[in-house]
Amino acid sequence: MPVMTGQGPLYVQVREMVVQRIISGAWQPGDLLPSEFDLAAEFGVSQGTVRKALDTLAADNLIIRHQGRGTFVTTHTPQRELFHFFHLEGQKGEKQMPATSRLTGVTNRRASRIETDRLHLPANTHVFVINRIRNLGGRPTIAERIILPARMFPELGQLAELPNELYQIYEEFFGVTIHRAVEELRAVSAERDEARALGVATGAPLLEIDRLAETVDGTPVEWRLSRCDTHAHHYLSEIV
Amino acid sequence: MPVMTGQGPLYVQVREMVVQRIISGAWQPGDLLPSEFDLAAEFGVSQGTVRKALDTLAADNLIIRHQGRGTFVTTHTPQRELFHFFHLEGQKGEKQMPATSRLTGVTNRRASRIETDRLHLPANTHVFVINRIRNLGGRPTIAERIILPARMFPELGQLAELPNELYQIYEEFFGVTIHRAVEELRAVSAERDEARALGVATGAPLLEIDRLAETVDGTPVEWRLSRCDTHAHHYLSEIV
DNA sequence: GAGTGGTCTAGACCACAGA
DNA sequence: CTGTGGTCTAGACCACTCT
Repeated sequence: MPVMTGQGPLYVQVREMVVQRIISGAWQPGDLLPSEFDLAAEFGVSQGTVRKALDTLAADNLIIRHQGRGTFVTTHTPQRELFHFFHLEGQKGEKQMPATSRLTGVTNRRASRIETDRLHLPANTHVFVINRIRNLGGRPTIAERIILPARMFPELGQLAELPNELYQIYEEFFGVTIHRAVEELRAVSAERDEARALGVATGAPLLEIDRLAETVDGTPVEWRLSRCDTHAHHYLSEIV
Repeated sequence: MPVMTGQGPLYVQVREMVVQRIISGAWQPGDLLPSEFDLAAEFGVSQGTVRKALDTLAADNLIIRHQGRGTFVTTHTPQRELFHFFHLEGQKGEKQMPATSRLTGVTNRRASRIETDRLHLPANTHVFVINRIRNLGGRPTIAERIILPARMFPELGQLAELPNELYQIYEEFFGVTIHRAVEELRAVSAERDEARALGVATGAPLLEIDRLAETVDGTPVEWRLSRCDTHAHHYLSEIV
């Protein structure tokens, strides 16, 4: 008698069981999963079926497999965030490290209408607002505003320091794992304040990146608006 | 005695045999491949090994599989080009069809230094230059310049009409199949001519998309510079 | 050496398309 | 009905990691 009783292919059902355990936190980022053989026994399917399920999860960056070591839930590292989630690079394709950032303010206030819309929050919710200037290649290049639901990031304001790459912080301190993001790009004119901060003329063209990032279960958790000086950098998009 | 004598996993060797046949033109876009069983017999491997090879090719959009019908070499359709290679969309995520374009010039001239660099051409090669204005939602939105090596596109100038989506033309008339592309995005200021053509003020911010497109074997064949009015549209980038 | 994922095989049955 | 790709199984061996 099979353990899986759902609909559709077995490997999809296995995949969804694994996803549920990751979402629920039973298996947390960095955790070692049971071996294919053990999972097969637990789910009552063959090892090949478990393998196919895990292969699709690895393709979606939910897990990472190491021959001889095992299968692990993906964790956010600064490297992964830089290479996977950060698409600005220099003219020769180099990603400058270390990039620094200057915090210009972290506030906790009532969310605006557009913020509750974008983050699917009820009205009158509170949000954290992070404003910062990010440096690339030693020069201020990105003026960034980040909106986070206060409920999901308790005591964010009490963190002493915020690194350039935030997703590891979300994961480690708040148990929020960013899984995917959608970015909308536009060309805009620099406002006076951001122009001054970036060292360009007011009205100069900036690349605006409007990013909405969500967790594995599809909940939007971060709205990030970045305005970038693209004189010495560009946004890279590979179409394969 | 195995037929495959190369290095590495068998399924990778099978994959590369198939890729070679597609590059060589032995299997052309739209062609039906032999069945998994036939390929397995020909290569002297099991059907499962062929399947794994074909699965990776399908993941890379080189082939497309239809249960009950067979496996086909991918072809360019306007739909595929629109959804896979064209990332501009309206504010609510809609891709307006039909989009039209107004040709402002097709010329054949000696390539500039930067053009030979980008397209890996020898000095003093000739290129076709296509200039056009593309309309989205009824308004001129993109000023585009396309550079093509004249040698690979003989008699391009004698085509009566050019559609909005060009990659099907490249494939059908010139046997050139675009497989992947790299886009670099920047914010720039509109020059006087393009500003007039797009109906914006000179100096208005435009999104510049610098695309280099290549064939399956990695040869760059098209350099495309698009400058887009992003008042009513944005470039969509999904990070998964 | 023990345990892991990676490859490969052979065979079974299912779902779908088309003659 | 035949042939195709899609799923699933059971078992073998290889490559790698760690103890």
